Amino acid sequence: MSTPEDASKIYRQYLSAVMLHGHAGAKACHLGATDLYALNILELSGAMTPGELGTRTGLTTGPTTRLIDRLEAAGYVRRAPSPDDRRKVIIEPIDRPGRLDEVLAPARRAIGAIIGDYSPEEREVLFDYFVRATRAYQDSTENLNEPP
Amino acid sequence: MSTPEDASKIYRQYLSAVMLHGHAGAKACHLGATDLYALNILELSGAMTPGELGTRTGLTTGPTTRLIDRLEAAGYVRRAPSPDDRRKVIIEPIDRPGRLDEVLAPARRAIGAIIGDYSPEEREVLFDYFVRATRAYQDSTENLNEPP
DNA sequence: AGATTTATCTTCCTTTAGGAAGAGATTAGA
DNA sequence: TCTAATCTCTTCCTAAAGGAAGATAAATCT
Repeated sequence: MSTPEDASKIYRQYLSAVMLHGHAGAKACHLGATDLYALNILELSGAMTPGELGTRTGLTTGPTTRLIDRLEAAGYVRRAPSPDDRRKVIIEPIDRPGRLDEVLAPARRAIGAIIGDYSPEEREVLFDYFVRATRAYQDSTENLNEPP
Repeated sequence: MSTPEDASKIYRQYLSAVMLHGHAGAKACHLGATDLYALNILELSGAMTPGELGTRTGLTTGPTTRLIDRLEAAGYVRRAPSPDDRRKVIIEPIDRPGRLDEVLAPARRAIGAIIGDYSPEEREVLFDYFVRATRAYQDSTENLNEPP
């Protein structure tokens, strides 16, 4: 990992591995692509209304309702009434969604072990990177979603 | 990032941000979920036959052929004849697929800038992690795909 | 209060992706 | 050599997801 091309390749393969694992996990739970997408949005941004979720996923209202139906039936989210506006509904992700959590657990354990191998100072570096990369990816994603 | 729960949450959000960005990029290129999945497989494992790609994606032969048709039409892969077996075809990813690369470029630049901010020693830690995490995710993905 | 806007949901229709079965070509094996 | 197995592709059918339009209920504004 000396030349920039090596670094780029390593990073691209790392991203591919992350994506493939996510897809494989979703498939193992019989979750469609959009369902996984929505769950990631909820993981990242917390509870929100169907309207907002529809906007973020790029779906119209009809499919959004059924997306939420699927997630609710599978036990990943819950519909709660909004306290301040009775037209609204709040989609709350459920803390530890059994099936998906179970499927992703082995990878989490493996990554936990890897991270645990580093010194506290090195872990600081890693988590600093995680936080900053999260923001960078969020910003880039917003820019991708705006244009259309 | 002091308690383990914080660390776990940071990491989960990081993963979600990565996944969301991948999905958004694919959507911006009008790529379906399976298409993105297949491209990630090719990125990670290099050229392979339709049969192997079908196995890896979990598709039967019919849909696999059309998956490759879509990717080829969009300019992401190329069909090459196999030199040793004339029944076989080799699906080669195209080095720099224009559209997708262009869409992902802003994020790559942002991440490159973040990584460039660290000291060489810190970068060593990051890339060591990337390499090890890649293997861990690959292994976990294989285990997820085997059972069924 | 009445009209307008907002938010979710329902229904119907279209599109697309995936499975099943089989054809054509090539290789491997008896 | 002739049969069986392998690999890709084609065709037809089914199923699932998304768009469009409208219904219902509640909030907002005059």
